[in-house]
Amino acid sequence: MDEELHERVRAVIGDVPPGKVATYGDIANLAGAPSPRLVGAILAEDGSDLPWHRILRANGTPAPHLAQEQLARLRAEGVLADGQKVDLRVYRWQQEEPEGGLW
DNA sequence: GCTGTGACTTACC
DNA sequence: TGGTAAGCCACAG
Repeated sequence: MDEELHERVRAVIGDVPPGKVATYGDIANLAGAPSPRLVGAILAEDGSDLPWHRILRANGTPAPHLAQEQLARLRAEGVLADGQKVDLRVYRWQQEEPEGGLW
């Protein structure tokens, strides 16, 4: 069911802890979405009830139309963004990977 | 079944 | 280091 994937994406996004952020690609990967754009599409539909402000692009820059709001909300959660970019290497929420070794 | 669009990604300048 | 351009995958009409 597409709804399952839809719900899955919501779950992953909702699982992102405060003060942390994730990229569309990561959400798509974790949620099993076939494409990161689907994540954005889903957020555009039901993101109203989700911490969409924690979702950033691969380079740490949020969507242009939401950048202001996102940066403001992230800042309120303790995520200090450098102008328009957020330090993914610092705030990027990485789901526990099977590696367990390096990284 | 085909075309258009996109809250993306990666590569190049 | 930063901005711009093209590409790709999937969904909706």
